[in-house]
Amino acid sequence: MTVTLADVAARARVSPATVSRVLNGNYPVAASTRERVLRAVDDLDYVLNGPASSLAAATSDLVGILVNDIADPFFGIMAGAAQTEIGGPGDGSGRAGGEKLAVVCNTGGSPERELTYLTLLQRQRAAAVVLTGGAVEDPAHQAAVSAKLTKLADAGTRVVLCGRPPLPDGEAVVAALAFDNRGGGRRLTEHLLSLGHRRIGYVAGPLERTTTRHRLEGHRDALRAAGLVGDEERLTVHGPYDRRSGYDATLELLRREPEVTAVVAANDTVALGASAAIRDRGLRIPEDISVAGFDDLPFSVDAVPALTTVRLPLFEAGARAGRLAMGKETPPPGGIATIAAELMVRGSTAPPRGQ
Amino acid sequence: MTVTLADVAARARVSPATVSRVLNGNYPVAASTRERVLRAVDDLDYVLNGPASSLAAATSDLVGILVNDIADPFFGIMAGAAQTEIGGPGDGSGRAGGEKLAVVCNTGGSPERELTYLTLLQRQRAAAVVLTGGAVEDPAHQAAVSAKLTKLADAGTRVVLCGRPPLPDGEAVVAALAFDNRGGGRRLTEHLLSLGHRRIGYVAGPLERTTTRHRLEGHRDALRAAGLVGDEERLTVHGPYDRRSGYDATLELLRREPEVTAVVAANDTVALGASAAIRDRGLRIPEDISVAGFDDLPFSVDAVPALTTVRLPLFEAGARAGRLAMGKETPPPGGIATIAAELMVRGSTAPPRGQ
DNA sequence: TCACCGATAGAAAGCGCTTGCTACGGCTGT
DNA sequence: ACAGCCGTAGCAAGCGCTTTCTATCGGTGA
Repeated sequence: MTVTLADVAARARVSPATVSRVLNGNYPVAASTRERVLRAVDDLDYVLNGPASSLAAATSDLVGILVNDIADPFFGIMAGAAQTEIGGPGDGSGRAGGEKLAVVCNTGGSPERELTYLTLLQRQRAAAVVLTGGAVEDPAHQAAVSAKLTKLADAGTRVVLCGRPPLPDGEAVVAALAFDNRGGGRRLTEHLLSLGHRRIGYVAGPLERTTTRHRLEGHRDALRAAGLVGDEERLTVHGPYDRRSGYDATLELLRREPEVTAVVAANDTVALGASAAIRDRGLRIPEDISVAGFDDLPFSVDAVPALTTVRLPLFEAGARAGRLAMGKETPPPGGIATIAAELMVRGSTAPPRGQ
Repeated sequence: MTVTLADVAARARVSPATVSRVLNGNYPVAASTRERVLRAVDDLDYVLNGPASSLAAATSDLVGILVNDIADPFFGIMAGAAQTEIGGPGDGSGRAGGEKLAVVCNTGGSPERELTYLTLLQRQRAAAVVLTGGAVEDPAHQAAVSAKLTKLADAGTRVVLCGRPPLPDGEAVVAALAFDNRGGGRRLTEHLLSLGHRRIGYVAGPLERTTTRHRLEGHRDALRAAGLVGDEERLTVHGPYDRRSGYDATLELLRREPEVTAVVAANDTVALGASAAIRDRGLRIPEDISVAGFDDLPFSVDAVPALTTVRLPLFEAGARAGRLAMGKETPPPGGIATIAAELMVRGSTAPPRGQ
């Protein structure tokens, strides 16, 4: 039915071994022979059998990119950038060589799915795995992931973390690119404080996520440095990283403390929901309440007023992770790099009323 | 080094065949034997060799989802929904059975990459392939894709189109779910016409894309029905589906025709850019110029003013495509279903000045 | 002129798993 | 009590490719 290597060999009047070598280009083959083989491949419309090839060679060209939420541009941008570097199809490399199949796997933020995907990729003997975004902080799960990654690494899979903190024992991992969520969070709140805000609400991400915790810690570091302590818990509401959650949490925040003059959101999407809630309550941004986000997604600059936020170089980080996964770039010293977060001050933040 | 089936068999004191059957659950095995095998699997931390399994069984559990732009929520939402249905990890099905590895492949809108991904998936003997979003209209490329899909289908891969028009000869495909872009585009422009707009600019998507063409055709159908002809070309600017393009194109539009009273954008992201351009020119939305988008992405309702747009049930469509790909749902009659687009009238459109 | 060498090509042994077929008991039915 | 079955388990033949080792052949240097 399907065309096999042997068929091509027969048509080109060479041995299967020779066809394999032409296709892989890792062994000298006379130009004339090569040409004959290539023509046979074309004539027969031959497509390599991936599983057979992977089995025999004990390697595969699969590269997995794990994301928490594929519908969120935060991950889409990183994954897209990584995929570009990994090349996959169309990297101009022609038929031979480093043609990897970069695929993104959506865990939906679920630890079990993350683990299952890792197992599946392990089954496939993936060439590399890139884990993006914050990790769940449950110790059992972290241990399970670490163990899995170690096994993957032992089997020759290159593991890269992007936008995720390094593993406790970073041995298994080629490199970890961590965003400076804490520093970004701190600078954002410092900005608000410097404008004169004292009652700042915080719409945080889900509990038990490193990203959530780090951003929140930065925020509280700034508060503490300004001598504002005691109210943090009351002025913090947790929820998922989505618009709806931002809306609801902000309403809750305004109920708890109507005198709030600024709302910091876990990310830009949440900030959008927060803004909507504020407006629905008949308040103006930034005159009545300032709003700030995190990530600087593409739509944030188009919000009205434009959203003050913390820019994360998602594309650059994703691209770098992709290169690292391909071994095209040397890992940072110690395998760990912290990626700076830049405060973007825009129209959604201003001094509080009466300042 | 790595643990193989034979190792497990030895430890459980059975034959490799029995282990395989326990793992696949497709052959009667005595309960006591099964248990012994399962324990051995656990003890040894055995992970199936995917390539070997795929080779022997001549099938694989890979399901590919092709998207044009993974950073665009339009695709992210569909892909996420499809992935959920395909189950992949964590569908609660336990270890055995229909555990598929759903992966999304980012073509970046490039025909070559699309083809290469298809080939790669063919190599891997993918169980199913879902193509999302508009197709490139180049005849040569369409023929190539058709041929490829036919070959995939012949090899037993289930092919599903989601948000993409059916193939000329739909035989190769399990099902095609097409959005009613034309109808949506028409209704959107009819809405604007009914408000009294007569000079309507159109920021279209890239040329040679089915989505672009269908939406534009709907728009022009409405204009024609209203007797407005002759100015379409001048009032249409093409560009990619991104914010930047919307911004630039709108500036160009305002240059060509300062008297424009409404701008229809190719999609919501473009509409955001268009809005920014309009505001930067010192004009108000919707008082001076109405703006409308397409897709109803999550952020559109939070735009200020909220964006009038055409809602596409992206999640539902993606989920259905996923089910179709898994054979969990019977295809629509003829394998073709048109998915309705619903006009969402919001604050960004209003009667033109002086009406 | 002859042993030797470099450049190519082929033979064949797997890679780890699936599965058709066979083998073996203990039961059932008559 | 014996043929025939059902329920299980094992044997062994591949699946299609890669790769090591071997064979061949036309030069080359002494």
